[in-house]
Amino acid sequence: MTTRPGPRERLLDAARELTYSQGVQVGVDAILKQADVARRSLYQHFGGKDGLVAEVLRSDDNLDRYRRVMDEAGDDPRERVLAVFDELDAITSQSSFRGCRYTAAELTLTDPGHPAHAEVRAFKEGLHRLMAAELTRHGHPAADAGADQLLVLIDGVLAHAVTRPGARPALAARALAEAVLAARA
Amino acid sequence: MTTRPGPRERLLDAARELTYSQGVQVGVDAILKQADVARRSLYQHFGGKDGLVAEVLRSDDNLDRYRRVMDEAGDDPRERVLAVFDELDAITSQSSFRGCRYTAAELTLTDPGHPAHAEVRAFKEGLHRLMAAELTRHGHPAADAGADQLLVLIDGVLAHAVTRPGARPALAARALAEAVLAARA
DNA sequence: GGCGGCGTATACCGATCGTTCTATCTACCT
DNA sequence: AGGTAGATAGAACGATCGGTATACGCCGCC
Repeated sequence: MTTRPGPRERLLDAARELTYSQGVQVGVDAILKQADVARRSLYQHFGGKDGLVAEVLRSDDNLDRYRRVMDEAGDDPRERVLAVFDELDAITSQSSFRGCRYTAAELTLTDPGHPAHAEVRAFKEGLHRLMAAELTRHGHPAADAGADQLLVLIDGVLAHAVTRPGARPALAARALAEAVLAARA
Repeated sequence: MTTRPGPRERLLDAARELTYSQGVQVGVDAILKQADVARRSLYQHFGGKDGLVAEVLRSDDNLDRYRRVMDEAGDDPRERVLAVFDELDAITSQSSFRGCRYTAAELTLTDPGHPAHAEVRAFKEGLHRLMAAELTRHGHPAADAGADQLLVLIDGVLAHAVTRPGARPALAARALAEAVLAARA
């Protein structure tokens, strides 16, 4: 039998799942119960709920997931970018889809001093770099502005899918992504 | 001197302001204090906090605001649609901008039974009709799908502007809105 | 002129929030 | 073997949550 992960990992897993399905405002008790971890361990490892929430965002493999999707799509930058929107269509069609974890955290945590905000920014920054690199390889004349457009599309899909269930916004966005890719020097 | 609005109006005004700046999770006490209203009046008029929050969303003049912006842009459907994104650029550039009220409510209130969800859907539905009508007047071959694209752009701008302050996503989206408008039969 | 409806003010309810504390137990290190 | 660090269990903290109850004042209406 495999050894059970330590309390730190169990806390992160439980928090990742519960803060997504129930929102970041989920109670500490619920996280502790699902992680089957002593109360003290949370404050030992993360200093408090805020630290745990921030670490959940920081340690998320969301960026890797984007990378993986693009790598599976082959070498052509155009196909790689469009594959992202195909994946978004699949994700937003799942019944368990509850929106973008980062956008939700940003909108819910109104305290500007919350450590989660820095992680949200870091993630979006990383995603922007990822897309800009792809556009550069594609020969886009303004990769930075193009990446801005792709990010607006991605955030738009993730936000819109929550409010209009049947709309398939990723398909709409995919067509616009093609317009982004059509820009040539 | 003008007569002071009744408790119902004062509650709505206070709730509208505080649920935006502090999020829907703002306490009832804070709303009561700002509205300068007795506790009982809230439950008398709205049945509870959930009812008040839902009524804030329902009574919002956000859709009228979109209409007004387009009307001020003249008669050409193309100019009217693009004016929306100019307005979005202005809105998201304000320091008081805290994101889209509806998206935030949808993401924060994870209880699917909350009455606010119906109001969010109604608003997005109305906005979709508004944009589809404009595209139809413009001669767009698939006004419905085009409106989906515009809504993704709008939601994307409002969501992205919160997480990347200096990005001016409305400008990026405006260029893509031109691509939507370029579709011809 | 009394009476009901509305608004105010405040006390209070149980529940839950995030956090701290005490105490006990276990595993590993030398 | 002894000791230390980390984990567990659980009580308890003060604060705040949404909601209810009680008591009082004001005003119009029959």
